[in-house]
Amino acid sequence: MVERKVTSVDVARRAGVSQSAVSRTFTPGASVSVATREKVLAAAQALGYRPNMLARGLITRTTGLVGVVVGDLGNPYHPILFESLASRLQDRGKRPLLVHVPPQGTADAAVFEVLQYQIDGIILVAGSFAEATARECLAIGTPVVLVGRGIGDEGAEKLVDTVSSDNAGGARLAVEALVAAGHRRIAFIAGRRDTHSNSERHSAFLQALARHGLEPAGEEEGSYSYEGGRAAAQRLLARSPLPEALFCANDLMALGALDALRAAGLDVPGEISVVGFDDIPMAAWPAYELTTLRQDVDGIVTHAVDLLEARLSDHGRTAEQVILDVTLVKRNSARL
Amino acid sequence: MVERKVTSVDVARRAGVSQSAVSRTFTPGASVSVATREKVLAAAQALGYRPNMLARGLITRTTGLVGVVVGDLGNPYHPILFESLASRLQDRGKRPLLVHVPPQGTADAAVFEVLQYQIDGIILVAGSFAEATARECLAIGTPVVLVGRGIGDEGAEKLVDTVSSDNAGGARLAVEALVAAGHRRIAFIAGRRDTHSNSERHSAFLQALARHGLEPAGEEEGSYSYEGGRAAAQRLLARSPLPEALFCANDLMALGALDALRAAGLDVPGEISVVGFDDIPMAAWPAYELTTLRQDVDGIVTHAVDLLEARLSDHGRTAEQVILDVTLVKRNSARL
DNA sequence: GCCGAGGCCGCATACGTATGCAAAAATCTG
DNA sequence: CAGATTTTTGCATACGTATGCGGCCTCGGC
Repeated sequence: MVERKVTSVDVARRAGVSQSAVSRTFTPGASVSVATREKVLAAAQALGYRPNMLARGLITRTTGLVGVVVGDLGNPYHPILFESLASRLQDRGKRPLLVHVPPQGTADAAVFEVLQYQIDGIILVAGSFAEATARECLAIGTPVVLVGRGIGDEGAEKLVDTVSSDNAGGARLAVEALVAAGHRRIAFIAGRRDTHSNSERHSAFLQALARHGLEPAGEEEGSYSYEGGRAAAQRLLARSPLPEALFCANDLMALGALDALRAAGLDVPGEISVVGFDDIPMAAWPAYELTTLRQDVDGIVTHAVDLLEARLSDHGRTAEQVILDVTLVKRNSARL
Repeated sequence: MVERKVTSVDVARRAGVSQSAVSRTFTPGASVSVATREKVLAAAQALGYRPNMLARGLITRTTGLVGVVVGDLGNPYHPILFESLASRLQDRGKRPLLVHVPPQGTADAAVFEVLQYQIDGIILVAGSFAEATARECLAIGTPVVLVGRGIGDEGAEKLVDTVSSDNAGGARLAVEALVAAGHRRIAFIAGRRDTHSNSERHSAFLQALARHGLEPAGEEEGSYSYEGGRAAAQRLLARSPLPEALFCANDLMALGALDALRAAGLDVPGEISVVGFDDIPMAAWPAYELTTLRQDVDGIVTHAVDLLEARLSDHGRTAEQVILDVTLVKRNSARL
C-alpha cells in the first residue's frame, strides 16, 4: 500500500491545468472559468483529492481551528453548553480544538500548546487564565473569549471579550423571591471558591440579604458537585435553628442538597426551600422539580462566537462584556 | 500593533545560529550541543517563540491531532466517556479535534472535513459510518477506532479497530437475574433503532428470554432519552397484564421510566422492577437507586487510544475487536 | 604531533498550498 | 473589425519547519 497523498499538483496534471487553477477552484471567490473548474473537480473527484488544510493554513494564516477550553463535564451544565458551542462553531465553518483542563488546573499551559496550531481564536469555558497569557494571545493576534468567567487577575477587564450570565441579578432574584415569600433564615451553598461565577453569586446573595437587614443562615462549600452539595446540606442541617431556605450556586449541588434534606426527613418545600442555578435537565425531573435560575445557553453561545468573529474581522476593536439575563423558573422545591 | 509572528529564523538570527539549529533544539532526540541549545532556548524565550505545528506537520506528516466524533452530549454517559477520552489523549500528547454530529446525522461528511487537517487518527464515539468512508481513511493511512459501535455496513468487520462493552452479556446478565428472582413478564425499552448497542442489547435480551421459554412482555422505543424512556414506560403501562420488570437499553431511559412508574402510583421495586444500562452518576442518586449494568469507561478509553497508537506504529496490523465486560450493580430499583 | 572518529553545524531543499504579477484569452464597445 | 476592457491562466515565490548531506571542529589514542 503506497501511502501517496494526492496533492493539488497531481490533480493539476490530470486535469491538464496548472496547480494554481486547482487551488483557485477550491478557493471560494477566486477567478476560474466554469470549464476549468469542471475539469479540476472531475480530476479531484477521480483521485480523491482533499486540500491540505495545514499547507493552506500556513499561507492564509487562518486555520478555522478554535481552541475550546473545557473542564468538569461531570456537571451536566457544561456538556450542554459545550455541545451547543461545538455545533455553532461548526455551522460557522470552524472546528473546535479541544483543551481539557483538570478540575483544579489552570488553562495557561494548555493554551500555549494549542497556540502552536495557529488557531484562529480561543474560547474559554473552563479553567482560569493569567492576564499575561491573555496578553500574549492578543499580541499574536489570537482573540480570546471568556464565557462564564472573569480573567484571573482582576482589573484586566477591557482586555478580552467576555460573555456570562447575570449572576448577581440571578442571586438577587432568588433572594427577593424567597424573602417575599417570608423566608428569613436563608443559607448559601457555594461552588468552587476560585470561580468567577461563585463569587458573583455569593456576594450578590449577601448584598441582597443585607438590603433586607438579614444575615446568611449558614454558608457551606459544595465545590459545584452533587456530592459536595449533599455534604454541604448535611453540615447545614446540624445547625439550629435550621435554615428555612437554601440557595445553591448551581443545580447539581441543589439536587444533592435536596436528597440530603429528604434523607433527613425534611419536607421540601414544606419545611425548607431550595433554589438552584443553571436549570439543567435534571432540575425538571419529577423526582426533583427544582426551582432554579435558568441560564440562556443559546444566547451565551451565540454571543460568544459572534464576539469571536467580530474580533477576527476587526482586531482593533475594544473588548466587550456581554451579560445575559437569567430567569427564575418556579417549580416545586421552594415555597414562593 | 505589528502582527509579526516570530519564526525559527528570527530565533536563529538572534541566537547567532542557523535555522536548523533552532529546529533541532525543539526536536527531541536531535543532535545539538548544550551550548547552542541554551543559546537557542534563551533567544526563543526572549522572543516568545512557539514552533508552528502546521509547518511542522507539513513535513513530518504527523500532527498530533485526533478527530473525535461525538454526539448527543445530553446523555450523561457521553460526556463522561468523552472527558475521559480527551484527557487520555492529551496525556499521550495528542489533541482532540472535535466533530459533533447531530442526533440523526451520519459522520461521513464531517470525517472528510477533518481529514483535511491531516489528523493522525479518528475515534468515533457517535454517529454511524459508511464502509466506504472507513476504507478511504485507511487508504490514506488514517487509523479509525470505533467505540461502542459497529461499522454501518455489516460484514466489514476486520476493517477497523473496535472497542465496546459486552452488550449481549449485559443483557443476558439482566435477564438471568430478573428471571432468577421470579420475574416472568419482562418488557424492553429500546434505544435508537439504528444503533449498534441497541440491536445487541435487544437481541441478546430476546435470546435470553427465549432460553427460558419467555416472550417479551412488551417493547417500546425510547430513543435513548429521558423523555423517550418516560413515554415508553407510559405506553407499557397501558398493557394488561402489566409487565413485572422493565429492561431499559440505557440508564437515562430507565430514569424516565422510573418516574413514569412512580407517577402512575406503582411501587418500585415492589410491584415492578427496572434495570438500566451504563451506570451514569444519576443512577446512584438516592431518588433513583437504579439497578444497572456498569460499563467500564476507563477500560474502554484506554483500549481505544491504545489501539489507535498501535495502529499508528504499525499500519499493517490487523484490526482488533475489543469487548469489555460489564458488571451488574444491584441497587434498589429491581427485586433481585 | 598525527590521525581517525564522531559530534555539531549550516546549506539547501522539500512539504502542499495561495497569490501577485504579467501574459494570454475572452468579451465588450462603437 | 480594431481597440479597449475584463476575465482567466500559468509562473514563480512564499508560508515556517524538518532533515539529508557534506564540512568543520573537537577530542582521544598512539
